[in-house]
Amino acid sequence: MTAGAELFTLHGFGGTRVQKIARQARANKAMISYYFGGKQGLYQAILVDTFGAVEDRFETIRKAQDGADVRLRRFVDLLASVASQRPAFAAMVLREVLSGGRQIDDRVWPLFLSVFRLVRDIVEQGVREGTFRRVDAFHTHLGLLGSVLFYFATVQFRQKLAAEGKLPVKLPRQDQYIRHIQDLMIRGLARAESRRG
Amino acid sequence: MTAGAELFTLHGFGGTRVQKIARQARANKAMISYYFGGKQGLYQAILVDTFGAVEDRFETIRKAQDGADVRLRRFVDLLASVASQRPAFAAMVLREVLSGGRQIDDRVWPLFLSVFRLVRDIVEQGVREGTFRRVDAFHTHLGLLGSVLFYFATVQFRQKLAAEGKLPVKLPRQDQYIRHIQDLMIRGLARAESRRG
DNA sequence: GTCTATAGGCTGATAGAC
DNA sequence: GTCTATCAGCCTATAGAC
Repeated sequence: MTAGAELFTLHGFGGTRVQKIARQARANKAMISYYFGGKQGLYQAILVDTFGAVEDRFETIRKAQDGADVRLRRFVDLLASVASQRPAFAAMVLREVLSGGRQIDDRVWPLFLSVFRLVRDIVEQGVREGTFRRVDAFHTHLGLLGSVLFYFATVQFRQKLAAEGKLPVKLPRQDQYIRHIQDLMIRGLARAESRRG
Repeated sequence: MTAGAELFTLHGFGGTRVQKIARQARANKAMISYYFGGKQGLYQAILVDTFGAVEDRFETIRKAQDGADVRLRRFVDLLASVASQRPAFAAMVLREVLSGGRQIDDRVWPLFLSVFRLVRDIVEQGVREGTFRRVDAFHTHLGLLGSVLFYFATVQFRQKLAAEGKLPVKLPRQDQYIRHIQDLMIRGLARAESRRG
């Protein structure tokens, strides 16, 4: 399944050959049909497995009695943690939404929703507490996810460019990028009165 | 070429059938080989055409004698304008970087670079002027492009969800989202002293 | 320039031996 | 459960008629 995730990530569903997945997994082509019910079955199994990894970890953020800004930081940390532990995560989300979510069924869709709900809850909490401006939660959600997913989905691309000497700057470090996004969001969402120096 | 852009956007290179492009363009399959040199030739022609549309419009921003914040707003407007006029733009950029930029040749790569350079120039100008914090230009570039491209690449997905009644909120309006990102960036990058109420 | 017909290769799936 | 052999279908590219 790891092999499949890697190849689907890089070549997309249509561009990936079952033969190659089997070879890379040191398994037999026929076994993929046997265990997953064919190429599509495998793809969806990977989707469910990859996305399922996030859901569980939300509870920690929901339960903790933190301010909205701390919660937001934790959410970004969590997203980054999942995305860096599972290289396929960001790319699979993007590939799916680009394709109109054709393969997103009822096992996967609830996760998309719960990510949005968490962001919305954080934004609404921040507004209630007076630390955030009255921003739109969906706008905030889209902007935040875009920044984070784009970063992780393009890691390979940047590494390739760097290896070819085409990148005019140093490769960004993940922790520094995540910190940048967190600061940008907290400051960007902050109400004027509550801003620090 | 419009038909190709649309289908490549939605299904990716490997998932798109030349036959379908031909049918949708009311043309003949053989003509695609004749004019573009096959499927890959067509794909690259679309890539060059799509990306070329941005480069020209940068000059306006470069020439104008504006402050960094105004320049940043204009840059986001320009990106949004290109992306909404060419529905394939955001999706093709994302699909390419997801695939490790395999089809990005010397006709296309300079554009990627010049987008980054413009963002970097704006950030450095803001720091010089004292309106921006000392943020990393590459971080800023990645975060900004991620937010904007993600929004445009997911328009279809959201429309489909909305049509199925699965979206728990109203569809975001493009101008409002862009405004949100602009405000978020300007405020998020601003130095403490220069912030307004 | 345009189209039809076809070649030639590859793909995903599976029957059936072990 | 695992693997080999094979099939039927599909895909891109192109030769060649008009």
